[in-house]
Amino acid sequence: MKKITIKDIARKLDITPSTVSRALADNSRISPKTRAKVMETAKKMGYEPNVIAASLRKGTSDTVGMIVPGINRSFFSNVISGVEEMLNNAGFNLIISQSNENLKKEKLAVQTLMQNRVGAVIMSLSVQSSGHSHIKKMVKRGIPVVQFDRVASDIPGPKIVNDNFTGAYVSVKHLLENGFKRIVHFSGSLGINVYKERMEGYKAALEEAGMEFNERFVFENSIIRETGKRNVEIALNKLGADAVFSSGDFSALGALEKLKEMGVSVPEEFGVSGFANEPFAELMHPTLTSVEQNPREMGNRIALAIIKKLKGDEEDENIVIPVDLIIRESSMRIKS
Amino acid sequence: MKKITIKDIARKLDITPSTVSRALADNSRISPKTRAKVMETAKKMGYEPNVIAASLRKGTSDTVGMIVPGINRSFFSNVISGVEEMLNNAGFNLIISQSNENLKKEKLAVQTLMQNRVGAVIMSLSVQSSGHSHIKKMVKRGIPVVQFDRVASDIPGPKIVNDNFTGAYVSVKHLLENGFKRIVHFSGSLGINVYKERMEGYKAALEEAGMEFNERFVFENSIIRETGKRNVEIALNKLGADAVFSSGDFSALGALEKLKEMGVSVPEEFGVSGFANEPFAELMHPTLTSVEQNPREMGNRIALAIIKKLKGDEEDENIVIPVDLIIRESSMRIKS
DNA sequence: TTGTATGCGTTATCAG
DNA sequence: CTGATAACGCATACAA
Repeated sequence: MKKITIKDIARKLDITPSTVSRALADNSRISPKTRAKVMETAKKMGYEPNVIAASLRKGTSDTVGMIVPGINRSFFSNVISGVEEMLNNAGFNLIISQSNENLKKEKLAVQTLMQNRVGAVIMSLSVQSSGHSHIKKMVKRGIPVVQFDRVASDIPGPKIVNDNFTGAYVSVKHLLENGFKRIVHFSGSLGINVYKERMEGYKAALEEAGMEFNERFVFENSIIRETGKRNVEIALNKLGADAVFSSGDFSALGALEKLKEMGVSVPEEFGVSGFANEPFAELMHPTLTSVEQNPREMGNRIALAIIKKLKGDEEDENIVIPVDLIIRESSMRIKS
Repeated sequence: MKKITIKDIARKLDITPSTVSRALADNSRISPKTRAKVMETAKKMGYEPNVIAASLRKGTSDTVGMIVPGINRSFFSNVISGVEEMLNNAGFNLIISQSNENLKKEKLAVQTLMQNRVGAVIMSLSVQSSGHSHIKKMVKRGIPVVQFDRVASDIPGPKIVNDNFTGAYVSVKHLLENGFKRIVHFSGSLGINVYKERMEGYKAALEEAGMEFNERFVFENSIIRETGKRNVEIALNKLGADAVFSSGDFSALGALEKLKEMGVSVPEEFGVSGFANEPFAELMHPTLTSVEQNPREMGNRIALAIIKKLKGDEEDENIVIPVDLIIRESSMRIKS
């Protein structure tokens, strides 16, 4: 089972490899007749292009690399599916890497992708990501870099993000409307755009309602289950809080668990609202109010942006994907 | 920012590219002195190997491809993490593709990986997978193929699977011990090894208890949420069942939801047990008994098998990863 | 519209 | 131990 190359099919047709190459590439000026002939015998002989050789020659490829913090989060795995769907249809391939929120692994992933001459890179920054010199390196090499969700403004290129501000604003407003008055906020690192924006949405909703914004009510780096547990207790006992708007579902989950353990009833005595609409949000007891980020749509838009870039478009799109507040039991005191 | 190559470093050291290549490759007979010198200036000049060129020359690469049905399932995403962890440490890269349980996409993924000259492939078959000619093609090309979870015995190569039989057997035995007497089984396609084995475990546990195995109690192709809902109602109303052992957590979830809707109390009136130990299993109400497949360990073992193969080992390992029954509320009538 | 020649960066073979 | 040379398969600048 020998691999057959353009040479083989050239020999068979008694033409040169260049002609075959051009016929296969379609775009060049080539007589329709020979093109047809080439196509036909290529198929007949079972020709499969050697993309490696093409990459070496062209210095780039039709493969797109994607780096995400972790594929085990519903948001990211759905974004990936959205990207893949669109990219495959357009004839590009996708290869996926995880950074595990770790700068070292992120750098390694970048290096690997560059070494494999991907045509473009899609990425969402890891928590630890800083400096971004490894990413700027790609940009300098001329590799289109499309950022999504967690983005850095000092890196050029298209950016696709959620409307985090509004998601937070609407969430907090909803809590206020349900009579919660002392709402704390569980945030991620405020150095990251998404958490900063959600914090600002939180702040805006409070101020609009004539309530003062208290820095002590913001728990930074509190987006995992454990911190949710720990901090909801502090919020309740030390700050007299009666609700939490969390920037992530996992810390909201932790909060719910701790509250149950403490015998505090939700939503009667304490309101909880999360972000990301993880699958478990609707399965818990009580069910968890959360913000749906429409990751699949985001994935599609990312893919479109990448494709435009790969086609040489200079413009850098900045796309904002709307979010939807999904109201469930954990925050709903007023039945409508 | 020009890419520097082995030629550049050869020129600088006034030696030939071949020597540089050998020094970098380490293994050949080369004087320690020149090796050290090459290594040093390579680092100093910021040399990064062009793996594409190497792949073209060698016809293979240090990149491993992995095809899974879907990354949004806890089991698969954890297996991936386990593989990645080990593979990265050994200096290999991993690229991931999803088949979405679709034969066409599976074939496309195989083609893409072959075109990209991956050194080896890890895969778990999609539900639709049949014939396997696309996979055998890889084997014929000399690409090591390691299968896991859903495997086909007609494809040679190492196979890493769970002890599905025991997982099922222990689950059903546990249900019996808790006084459930009419246990139905939600299965996937019985053409797939994992579901077949689990069915046999179910059967064995029943027979051991002196109960007859009834084919009507097995619901094939019932592993998604919707079928779980539909079939639990049938099981209850038409078959007088009092428990279900499901081959997947999603149909167990559907069953729990439907039972709640119908006002049937779990586990008092009906027992439910799942498979895979999805994250939501411990979050539901009642919490769901399930089988932990230890996917991370499985991933590690897969990686080790691949590495052995890549090093030219001829032996085909068949590894069975043990499972653990996680007993939770949905099946526990007898408190211990 | 087609052919000719060259090179992408690396490694393997053969000599020395 | 090191050097020279060729080749992996393809795409393109240039010539015809």
